[in-house]
Amino acid sequence: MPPPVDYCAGKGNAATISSKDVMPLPTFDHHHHHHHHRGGAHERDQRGSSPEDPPPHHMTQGWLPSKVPKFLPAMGPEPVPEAATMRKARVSVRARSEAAMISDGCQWRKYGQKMAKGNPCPRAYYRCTMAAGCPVRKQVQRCAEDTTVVITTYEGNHNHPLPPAAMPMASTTAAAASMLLSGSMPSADGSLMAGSNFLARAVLPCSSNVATISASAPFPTVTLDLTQPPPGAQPPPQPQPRPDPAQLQAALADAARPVALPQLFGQKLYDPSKLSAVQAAAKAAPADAGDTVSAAAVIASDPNFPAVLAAAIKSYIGGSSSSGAGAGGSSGTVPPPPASSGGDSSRDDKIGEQDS
DNA sequence: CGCATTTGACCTGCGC
DNA sequence: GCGCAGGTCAAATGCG
Repeated sequence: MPPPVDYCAGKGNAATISSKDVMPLPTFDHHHHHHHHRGGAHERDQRGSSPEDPPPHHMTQGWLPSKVPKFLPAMGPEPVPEAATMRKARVSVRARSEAAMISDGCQWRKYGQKMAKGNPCPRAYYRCTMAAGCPVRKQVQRCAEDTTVVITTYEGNHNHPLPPAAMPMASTTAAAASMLLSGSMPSADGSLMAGSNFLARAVLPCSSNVATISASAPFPTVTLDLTQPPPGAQPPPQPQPRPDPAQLQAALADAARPVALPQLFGQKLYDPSKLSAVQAAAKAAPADAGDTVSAAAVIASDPNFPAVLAAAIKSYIGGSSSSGAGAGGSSGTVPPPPASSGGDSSRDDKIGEQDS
């Protein structure tokens, strides 16, 4: 039983959060309040029949904001914004590792485990414990076919400073997620492989890894495949094992370089108008075209995109080996203060958000 | 003694 | 309307 304060969100804050202040997430935050958080909490005491002694505030622990299921009417003075759509961006990283969990420099606490339907391997749920209230969560699961592959899915952005060791992963995921969010809901056309690749390269320009964006569901997901860099070859189901943590770290570090991207994306790369169009299109087309659709497609639809992106890539590839990271770093994980300039700050999320 | 993990129960959303 | 699958909580247990 972790201290109640564990999750800053608890108590008083909850209110704040629900309102929409959420936390000072720098880049893209997943403001989407968790859609369904449990109801178990309050229910729980009931279930437990308060054998012990139900604390006065039954939802103290709720690091989650109010458990408002987004459908519930009323409740807050503030109706759920944007239809509370869960624009959760997820970034999953596939990597070979013998370890149960790849080390990304962060501290995690396991809070649950479940068996997935078609996978003999259980899926574990972790929450970042480096800071109270950090909204970041991750799921770790081994690939059903190749158990040497660990699939780690990150969700959310850290709201606290990260140790250098954690930067690569954090930056990468933040960048990828940011990109996704900026792109807004992907439409369903699979013909954008080209665009997809483009995007992939954007994320991991230095490695031949593959980044796929899938829209199979409520939340868009970017998948970074770091299993191995086989140039121009589909990774066979049983490639050679590569139990090299260092390798992974290196790959991540590499991938992290593009931290500058998110910022670029965050800018007004896309006009709202354009975005609407895209969304409309997306709506028109049922997303059943497969789940590997890509936001890239959407993004690519903007004539300016290629140019901008290309420039960005060049820019950081060219001159950002390390120092660049610092600057970029801010984009991702660091909780930049108030950022006065924030004005525009903009939250890229805002862009994606507008719905109608 | 305190903390992290384990494990079973329950909730929510979605599909049939 | 019912059932399924995914996700989260929280009490209990084990370990350092």
